Amino acid sequence: MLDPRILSERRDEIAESCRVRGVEVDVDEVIGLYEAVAARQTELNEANRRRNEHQKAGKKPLDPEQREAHTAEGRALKEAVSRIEADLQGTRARFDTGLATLPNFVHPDVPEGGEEDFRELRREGEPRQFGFEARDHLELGRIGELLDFEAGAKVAGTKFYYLKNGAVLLELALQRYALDVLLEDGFTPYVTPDLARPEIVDGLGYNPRGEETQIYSLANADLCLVGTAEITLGGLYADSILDEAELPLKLAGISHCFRTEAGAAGRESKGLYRVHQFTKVEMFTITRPEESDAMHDHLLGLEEKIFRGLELPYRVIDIASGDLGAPAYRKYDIEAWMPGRGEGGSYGEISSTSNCTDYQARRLKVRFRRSGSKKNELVHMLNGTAVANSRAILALLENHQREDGSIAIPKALQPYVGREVIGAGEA
RNA sequence: GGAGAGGUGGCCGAGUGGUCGAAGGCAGCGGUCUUGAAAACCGCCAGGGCGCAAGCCCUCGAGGGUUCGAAUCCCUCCCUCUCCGCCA
Repeated sequence: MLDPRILSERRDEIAESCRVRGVEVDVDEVIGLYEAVAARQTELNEANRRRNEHQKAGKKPLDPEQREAHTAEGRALKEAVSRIEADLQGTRARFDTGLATLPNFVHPDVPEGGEEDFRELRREGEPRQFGFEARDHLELGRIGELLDFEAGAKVAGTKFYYLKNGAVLLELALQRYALDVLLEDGFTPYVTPDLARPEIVDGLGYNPRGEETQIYSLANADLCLVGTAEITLGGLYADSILDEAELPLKLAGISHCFRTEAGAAGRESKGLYRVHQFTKVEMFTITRPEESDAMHDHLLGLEEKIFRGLELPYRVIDIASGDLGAPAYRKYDIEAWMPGRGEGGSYGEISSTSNCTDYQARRLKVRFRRSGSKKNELVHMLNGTAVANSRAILALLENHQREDGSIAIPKALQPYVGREVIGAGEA
């Protein structure tokens, strides 16, 4: 969330951020609500002060008559306090709702526009020219006995799948490969819970409830299935004050990710591209405010290192304002070439990194103290995909397929897979 | 799941109705001493809100309740630990 105190001061900037994001919010209404909350808070403070004074007077011995009068007055003061409290609570609830609708600021270099208005920063690698009829990953998965969507549908429903044989080796290899890149960079590795409390989910800026939610909730416990380890890694430091010397914190989290994908069926999302469950190695970093832009570039660099090692052609795009999530100040996506996507192949998102500045930290209360300073400041939080297995597997199958339907494993991955080829003829 | 014990400041820990936003210790910061450091000694040091400031308000796991007055008593929930049960 934004800092309530800067709402009126930076009103125009916030309104502009909403505009370029295509978010319709009445900023002035939220500001008005904040002022109403502040006014009632002041009122409450005053009422509390009167009550405290009155209580101090009750400590000394009083004769029965005085005591009775004192008690009656105490009751009246108490009632006044609860009346104001109830009023404040109602106003604050409306303010909180309003505040939650305000998205983060937008980095000045972010291109303005919607999903199609991204800026392409660079391309790496050339889409491969196949000397044969290339197959998509569904067919490669079927003939190589690597993927089984029918079994997934039968047991868990549509958009679930089984990995089999070489795909299982690939799944495990990808995790370890990506993790090694991060370890070399000084990340601390974690395997996190796959479930989290709704408050934590909410704190990271994901709405755990409501029609549009991407988040699964359990029926018999107050828990959500996480959509990403960003949630569990972010929650790790909720409510804490860090030493400046500890920063930046670089965390690598392995978790399963669960997504309802409500309303996301259809085009361009066949097979492994859009599924309800996958495994992901996530990068999560906590920095001082002045370091977050540099860290953002650094995370992007790590993602590129990982995908270059997988020998996948890709492009890097700077996501346009209208396509940013509310917490994101800036977001880069890496799109890998997917030969089986669309007509004759297309680029598809395979990883993503966001700088969320202090937007998540404020709600989670993650602060740090500069050495020599008494004042606590909010940290900046960033996240990025090291490897999302479903899409990585998709891209590997389609890009590294051979004429017989088998899959060549890139050199960097071979030590982890323990094979040079998987799929057709290998199983 | 059952029984018991707990949750207090960055950390540890005292505090069972007003003298408590809270002893003491550790860590941290400033100083004395020292060529320098350590040790010793002195001082400062919870978080958040409002305010130019003085100062005021809130917070002792969370939420309710009792009371003129709650860290302290009662209720609900969450969490941790010990024992028992179950289990990979």
